[in-house]
Amino acid sequence: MSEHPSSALFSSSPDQGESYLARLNPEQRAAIETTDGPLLVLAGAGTGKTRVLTTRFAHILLTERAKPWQILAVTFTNKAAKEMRERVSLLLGSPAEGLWLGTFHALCARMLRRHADYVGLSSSFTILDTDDQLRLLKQVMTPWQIDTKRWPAPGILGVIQRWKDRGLTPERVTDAEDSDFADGHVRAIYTAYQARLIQLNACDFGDLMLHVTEILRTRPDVLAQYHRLFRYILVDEYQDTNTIQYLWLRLLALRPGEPSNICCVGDDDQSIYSWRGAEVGNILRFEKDFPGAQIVRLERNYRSTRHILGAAAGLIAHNDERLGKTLRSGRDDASGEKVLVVGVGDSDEEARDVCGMAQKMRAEGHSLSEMAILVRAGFQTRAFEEKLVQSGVPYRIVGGVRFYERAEIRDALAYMRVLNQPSDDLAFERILNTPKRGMGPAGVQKLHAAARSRHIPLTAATQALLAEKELKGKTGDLVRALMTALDTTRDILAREGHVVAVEHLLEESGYLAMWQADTSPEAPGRLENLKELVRALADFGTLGEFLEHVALVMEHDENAGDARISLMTLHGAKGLEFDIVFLPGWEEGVFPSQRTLDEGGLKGLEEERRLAYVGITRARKHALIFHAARRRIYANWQPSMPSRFLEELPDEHVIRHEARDTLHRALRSADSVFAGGAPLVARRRRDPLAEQAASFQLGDRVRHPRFGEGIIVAANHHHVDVAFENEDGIKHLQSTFLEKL
DNA sequence: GAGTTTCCATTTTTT
DNA sequence: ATGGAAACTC
Repeated sequence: MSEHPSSALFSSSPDQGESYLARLNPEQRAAIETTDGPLLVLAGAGTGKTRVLTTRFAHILLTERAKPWQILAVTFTNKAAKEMRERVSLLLGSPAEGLWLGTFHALCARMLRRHADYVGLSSSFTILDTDDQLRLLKQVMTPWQIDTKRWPAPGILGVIQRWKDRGLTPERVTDAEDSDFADGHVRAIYTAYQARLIQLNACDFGDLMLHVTEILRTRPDVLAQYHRLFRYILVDEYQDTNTIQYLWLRLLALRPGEPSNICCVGDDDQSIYSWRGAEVGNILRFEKDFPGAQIVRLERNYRSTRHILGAAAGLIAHNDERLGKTLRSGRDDASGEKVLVVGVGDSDEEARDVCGMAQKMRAEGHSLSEMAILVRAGFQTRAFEEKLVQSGVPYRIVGGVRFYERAEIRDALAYMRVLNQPSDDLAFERILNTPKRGMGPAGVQKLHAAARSRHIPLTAATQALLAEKELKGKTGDLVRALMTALDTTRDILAREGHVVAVEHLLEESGYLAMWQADTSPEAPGRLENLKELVRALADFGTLGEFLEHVALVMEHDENAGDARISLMTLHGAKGLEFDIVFLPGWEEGVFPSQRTLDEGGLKGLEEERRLAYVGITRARKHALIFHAARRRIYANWQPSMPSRFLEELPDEHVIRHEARDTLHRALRSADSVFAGGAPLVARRRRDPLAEQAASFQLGDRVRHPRFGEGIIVAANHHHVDVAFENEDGIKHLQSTFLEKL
């Protein structure tokens, strides 16, 4: 970015004025300068997609084709939206404000607040999280007496969401569609669920898209208004769009008598979200959908070495349904290491070797922040975590339980929601008995009944029942205390602002006391999280703004700082890149996943292969693939076969170490682990761990890379117990990571 | 209404 | 193995 001094952008001289285009290759330039008419940019991994997107945005503005608010720019994640905003600001040399730039959902929320009345909502509608959705659905579906063993509520919610993804309002669901699930009652449940949402003045995520699309479909005046407004549309990750997103884009893009200036950027080879409604078909059909569309292919990769690209290309070539695109190295010097494929005995060895190699690489001068372990499924992370902790390698898990999804955060948010909007029944229901106030399911039922018969929200019903002495005794006192706390907090909110008010409410309601009294080991962390939440609150002007942000941006920057190796799923790694990427678990059944194969057949296999392609292309310098002969799944060991994807990697780009002996020799030697090629000697292996452990004795002083110095207090053949000077309690460790003093 | 026990499933995830 | 949710008891 620094290569473009922003001052040049505002020069009137044509030469200088186009300096932001100077360092682009011809395809990138074409993608940016083809401003009018539909354009599909097929951007392979690492071909400068984000740069093209942001430069195109700036180009449209700088050539005065449109004002900032006349461009609609859509991304999938908040992270992508944020990055785009920052980079556009940088190109323009001033903060990019007043733009229609955001995620599909954030943009739809903004539109829906303007036209909420067309679908029976008021513009202050609440956006529900998954928790609320599920609780609401469970309430709504009771009359149907669904066998929740066979058809669990999350499954039904999934069906409804999938319908919403496809733009199907309840009326549009056909009989045939409905009959597949829960004895054909889902459409009826869906209808009731939607009605209840409207009653609550609430939306789920799907509704944001569905309602707005419905408005655009049925209100020509509203549609025309947006047609006049948006002259240019930019879409990121087009291969991930689902049907409703496609319909929404199409409605906005197809302007009568005007060109469709829609530019979609995507990569069909990186489509990995079909299981949640994404339609690869959208990108494959682009030319048909938007007549006169031009296509630009970005195939010059500036990220990875020649071998990494070769391996990835060889793999993805096995897919049939492709638009066709070949990644070429954009660099002349690109030689680099071959992709390393390592076969190990079992999943424990795999974790140990990955960990050991990460340490070796670190010793060779690579930062941990430039390394990642990418797994197929979440359950694989545990083994790696264990080994990383034992060996003292700092790591971070990406995509675990996120900040705003933690129980204590959701509770606190529910308190804020009730404060913000007393009619938010779902939030009220959540806080009513948290902490315990003697309100169980029966009590809640009573409140619901009262609220329904009087057509008032739950909070009002509660007040009424308290006044009428219908709620009394200990329960009544506790509930009254909650209502009083809410009332006094409203005064404080008006006088002293939202931060003080929220602090007061959490204190007075007894919510903080609940965690303070909690003796479980997580309690202090939860209190810490609550503090962090209050801190974040201060960044917003009002409670309402904060809640809107939280509903749409379910992420929160936490301790980014220091160098750690990243541990995440392949899905989570999309869009990221690292110098060194470890890819464990390449075994039949794990990767490709058996379940995907069973459910998705050949299409499923192709998606898994794309996932593998995404994994390999995350690596800039080194890609290391592992497979184990046995894997521990839950309790027991299961034999596993190498993944078919391994055979699909072209030999000229790969080194294969099919036994761990050579690998260990390489790990210990000063040579790079990639030097390889040493002939394997199949010799009976002694147990090196047992040998090492035996050399430790009770009372020995030892040093651990993470925990420091300590004394051995117990030892058996594989593990030792150590009391460290600077750590509480006794640590049970594998002796491999200890150094005898 | 709350605490205890048993049973069950267990890919991928954003908004 | 493990955690989460439904079922069961006090």
